[in-house]
Amino acid sequence: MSKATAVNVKTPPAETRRGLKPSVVAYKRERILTAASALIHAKGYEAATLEMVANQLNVTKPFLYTYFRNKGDILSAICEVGVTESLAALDRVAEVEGTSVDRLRAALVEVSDIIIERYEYLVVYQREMMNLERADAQRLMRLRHEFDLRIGKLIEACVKDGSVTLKDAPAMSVWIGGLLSWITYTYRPGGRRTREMIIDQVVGASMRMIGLE
Amino acid sequence: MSKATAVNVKTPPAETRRGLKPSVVAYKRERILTAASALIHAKGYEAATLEMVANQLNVTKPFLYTYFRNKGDILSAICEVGVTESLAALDRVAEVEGTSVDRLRAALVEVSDIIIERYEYLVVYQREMMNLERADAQRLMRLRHEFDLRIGKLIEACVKDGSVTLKDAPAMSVWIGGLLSWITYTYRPGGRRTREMIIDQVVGASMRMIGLE
DNA sequence: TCAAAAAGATACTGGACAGTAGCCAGCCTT
DNA sequence: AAGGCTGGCTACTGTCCAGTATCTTTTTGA
Repeated sequence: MSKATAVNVKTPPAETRRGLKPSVVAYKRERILTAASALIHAKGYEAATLEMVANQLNVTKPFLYTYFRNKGDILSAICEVGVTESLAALDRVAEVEGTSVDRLRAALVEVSDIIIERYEYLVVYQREMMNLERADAQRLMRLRHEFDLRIGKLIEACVKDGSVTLKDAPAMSVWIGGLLSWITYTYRPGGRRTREMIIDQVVGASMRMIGLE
Repeated sequence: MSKATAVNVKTPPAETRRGLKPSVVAYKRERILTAASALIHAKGYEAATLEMVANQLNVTKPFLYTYFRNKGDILSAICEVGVTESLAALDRVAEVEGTSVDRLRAALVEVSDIIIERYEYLVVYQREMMNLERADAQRLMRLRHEFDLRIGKLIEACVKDGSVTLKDAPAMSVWIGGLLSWITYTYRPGGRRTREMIIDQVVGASMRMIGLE
């Protein structure tokens, strides 16, 4: 998986006759989000001022306001990244050939990878979601719920074809979500535990939790 | 386990010849912490003002300053509750008769119960720890680390007497910690999932994770 | 019963920060 | 080369809140 330096919240739009403009705007938004999430991750949402974000980018505060409506809008954009990318990964995984267990494992690996890649975004999401406007928060909650449901579906498929016999295994999807979220507490870039170790441990633990392996 | 309405950060000191005073002070501190944690839980640390806390108790802001040095001191006291009580529970569990597996299970049940009981305190701890002074944060981190180590020890005992064969099972203590922390996301007072269901699920999931049951 | 001390309230300060009004520069167009 | 338009900056406002200086009331003890 790529070590992205900028956020691909949306894939850059194809260049139209309008020139580079749309993609330049998208790029600037990405740079702002990257700086903001690093700062919010380090200092917390309230303590991280927009002036600090601006300084880090060598621009000024009003500059930010031309790309985002207000501070909450920036937070909202940051929070969306993780869930959105994870749902996209589940879409990809649905196409994978093999057994239902293969698909479940592939899903866990993919999502773990995204969580580690988008480390700071995910921490901010977990910690600061409550600072969002009600509407944004609810949209995020729905996406999150959708995610749990789809993990549940993958488990159910394993139950249906007899790979998993644990009763009430789909209810474990919530706890798998917990394990996945916990990655942000165990992973430190450049820390003792490497990316591979962590993914191995999470996937292994999840599978055993629902009675596999 | 009792439905405590006030926080027993410390057990009330035995009445000395000094009368009720010391325990009255302790009681006031508890009431402040209860109100503050509820508010911080609902609104977040920065958004929860001391004036709101004071209003909730029908007192004034300077009143709070006679029982705590400053806002950070209140947060620090709140954050300590969960870890401190959990470590105390582990002390109690160490005395339990039975196999090493019995002791591990007892520990998980006890701690889960504390987490549910001290629900709001735990959420605040997880979310707002970063707002603490460096010294307080480090003290908390050490306590937390101590907790992980002691869960690790309990698992190790199960490995030693052959109850657990999973290789590197003690490394799973971190993930068990994750599962326990996740309780705060799955439990809602009066929600669909009851206290008993959640404890069953967490303990079961933890045991399977290290290859038991 | 009364003075001293403890407990708490009123009312203020100082600083920080989100958000905005209005100015300026450089680039594209004709 | 002139004029407008886009993108960005300087400088400001209004609000909010942690923390405190000082005055008032209640309790305590002799």
